[in-house]
Amino acid sequence: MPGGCQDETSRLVFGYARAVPDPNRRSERSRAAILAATLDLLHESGYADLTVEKIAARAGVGKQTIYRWWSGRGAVVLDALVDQIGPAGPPALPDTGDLEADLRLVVRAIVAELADPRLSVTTRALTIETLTSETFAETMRDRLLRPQLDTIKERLRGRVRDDVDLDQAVELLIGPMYHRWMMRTGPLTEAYADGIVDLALAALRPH
Amino acid sequence: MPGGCQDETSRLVFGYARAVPDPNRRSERSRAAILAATLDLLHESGYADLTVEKIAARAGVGKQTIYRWWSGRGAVVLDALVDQIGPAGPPALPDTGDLEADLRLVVRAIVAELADPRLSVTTRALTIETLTSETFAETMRDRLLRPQLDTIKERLRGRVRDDVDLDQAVELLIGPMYHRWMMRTGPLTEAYADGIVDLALAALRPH
Amino acid sequence: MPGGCQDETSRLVFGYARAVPDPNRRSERSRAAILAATLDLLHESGYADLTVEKIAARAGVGKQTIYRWWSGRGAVVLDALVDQIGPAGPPALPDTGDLEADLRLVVRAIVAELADPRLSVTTRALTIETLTSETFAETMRDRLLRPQLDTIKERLRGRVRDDVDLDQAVELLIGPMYHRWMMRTGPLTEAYADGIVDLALAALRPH
Amino acid sequence: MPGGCQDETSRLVFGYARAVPDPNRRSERSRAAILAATLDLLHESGYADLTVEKIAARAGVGKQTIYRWWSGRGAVVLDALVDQIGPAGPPALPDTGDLEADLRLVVRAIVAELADPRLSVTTRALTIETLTSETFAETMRDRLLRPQLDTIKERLRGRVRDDVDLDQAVELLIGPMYHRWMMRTGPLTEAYADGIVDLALAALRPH
DNA sequence: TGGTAAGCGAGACGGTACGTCCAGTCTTTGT
DNA sequence: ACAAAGACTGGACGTACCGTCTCGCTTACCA
Repeated sequence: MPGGCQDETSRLVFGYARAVPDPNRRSERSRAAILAATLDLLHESGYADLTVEKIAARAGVGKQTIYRWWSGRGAVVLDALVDQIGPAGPPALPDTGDLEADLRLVVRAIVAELADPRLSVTTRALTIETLTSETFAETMRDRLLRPQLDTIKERLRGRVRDDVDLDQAVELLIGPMYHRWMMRTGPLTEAYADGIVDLALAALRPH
Repeated sequence: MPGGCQDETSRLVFGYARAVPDPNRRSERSRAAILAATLDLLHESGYADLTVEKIAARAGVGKQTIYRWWSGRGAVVLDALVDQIGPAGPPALPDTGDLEADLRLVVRAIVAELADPRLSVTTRALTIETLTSETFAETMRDRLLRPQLDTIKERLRGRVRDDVDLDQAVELLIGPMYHRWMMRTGPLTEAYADGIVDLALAALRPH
Repeated sequence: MPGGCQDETSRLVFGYARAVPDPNRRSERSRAAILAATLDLLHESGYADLTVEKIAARAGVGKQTIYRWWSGRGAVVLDALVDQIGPAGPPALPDTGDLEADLRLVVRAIVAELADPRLSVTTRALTIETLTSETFAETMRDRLLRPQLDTIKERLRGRVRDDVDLDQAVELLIGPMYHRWMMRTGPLTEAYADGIVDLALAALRPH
Repeated sequence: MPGGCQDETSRLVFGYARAVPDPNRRSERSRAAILAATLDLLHESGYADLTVEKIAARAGVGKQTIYRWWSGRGAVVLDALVDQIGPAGPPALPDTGDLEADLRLVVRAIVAELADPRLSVTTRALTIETLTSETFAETMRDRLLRPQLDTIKERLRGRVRDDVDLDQAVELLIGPMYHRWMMRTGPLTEAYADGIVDLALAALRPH
């Protein structure tokens, strides 16, 4: 970025310069311990019992170190999840040319994750936080959800009836699963996943 | 109930007495004040700021009166909502014979409710509680959600492809809306509602 | 007190009525446990290590119960001391007719108390608090110090040169001891106590 | 010091190295800034609000620079005071030959200092620290108090009844003032100072 | 119709967690 | 090697609520 020197230490030129901690001095050891402790506690006793104080104690860290880098437990859980799935993001959606087979794969994967209490506990936590805080909802949506939805959206592009809105199409696929998961209105099985794919494709397929 | 003498006020089981409050003596005045205060506070500052203590103070009621009749703030919000929409339940789904028109009506109504911050704040609260407590989730599902879904389910029965599972069909209609609402992935408008109905019917209609 | 009805629950008629806890409902058990724990901790590790949190933990009491009835650790220590010496106040100064003998008695008693680390730790704590907080200083002075000084003052009245200010006379007797105690400028012994009495009487005695 | 080579920067004793900072390399600029900031803050908001962190921030200095050269805020205040009154120590007690006049001068000066909130705030801080820490008390006594008391002591030597202990004599003069100042038992005025001198001399004067 | 027992308001209680501040140590980056 | 800067662990602060409890008061039911 030639000529575009961005001063890292004070980003606000106008307005009040909130003292922002220097990320270069951040302790990687503490960061990792906090995220690990968070996942541990989440698996042991769920989000309702997860407190900043317990995270700090389990991680062997001062509370301030958490508050220095995160705004609250929700933000920590989000980072813990992002850290867990790795910087590469979610596994890429394969493109075999067979749309139905590909979708079956992703939908099954999502259903499996939601059905597994150990895996879905983070999703549950993040959903609660999303419903609680508007600003968190936006972070969550942009950092985690949008990329995932966009992948599916691109896969659908050009292969569905050209009068459908792709965002609606993706939600047609995704929404029912999350609804069933949250509301516990029925079992989350592979058969269910396949049923959703069938229905969605019936709605979306050209002809 | 011949032979089965069930004392309402104290169920003695093997010597342990769990005192159950007598609903006949319940103060209707307090009940109403609590539910009204709950909705007020919910509208003023949201579920995260809603506490049993504030409800009691606003309602001019002792905390114990709340804990006597409800298990926590979630249960109070649920009752407040039920009380608000009236004992008759949600407005009956009309049956004009035109399935598409009828569905358009319900779906539009739901979208409108979710889009209105004043109305959706209770739904938001109940969803959070649903994600937090398994037992609450079941109460919520059975008392509030199931009747609503069943209404739609019955309307669909016999008018859709006979190889589709009706529960899945209902969720195909409902799930996308809730997903968009929770995750703030797009606008909740009438056009969106109609789009969902179109897609769902394309998936479900015979042929 | 005829006609002078004093409402106990709200003492402020003008200005803001600070919610004052109801002393009738106060738990005597907790009060006693707090004061005992305070003295214990004070003897174990001194005032610098005394924290409200530790008092609460040791007393098996919530922190709020301390903050409800006291303004801070200083106030608790003051009450602990008052509670310890009993509602009767300090032991009455005997009046044998022999001024010198009587004074020798009190001054020796005070010196002995200051010389004993176990007894003087409370005095030390209260003195620190007195130097720290102006309002505490006034409470301390009026509740604890003034009565003690006045006792001596009354004993001196009429028996000393009639041109001396009695307040100064008392301080002439008391001040040197406290100075030596605080500043550790010399030993606090009976001989010292007697020396002080001799000097003071030499200054005060008629002729 | 033949044979006793003492390395100033690191005293190695049986393998344990306790790094001692080299006073030659000490930054005079930082030292002065720290002492000035300390007095500023003390005057602004008192000793209870004085923290090492605030001193460092105000002085534009790292916290470590304070901890390197002082043991805590008490030691800094002590140095600040010593620095303020200058290396020459307190103004010398004049010797006019008239003992009463000379004493009146010192006692009035001390009373004036204690009565002035701006001046006495440091004395207050040092007294608190003296009561808090035994080792500080000794430093304080030897560095600040003893010289002052000894000056008076020497002035009294040979001019008072020869059966009185001079240390007690000095404290008879000094103690009452400090007591009144700390306990706020009365006004600190010139008249009071003179009264103390009168009483003390009545006790001490030969015959 | 007076006694008893419930619900009620009020709010103190033992606790847990909050988010902030500071102590005192450690580490990084100049200079 | 000292200094500035400031992140770190740890601990206490004073506050807010939790869910339980106890206190008088009012109110309904029963004897």
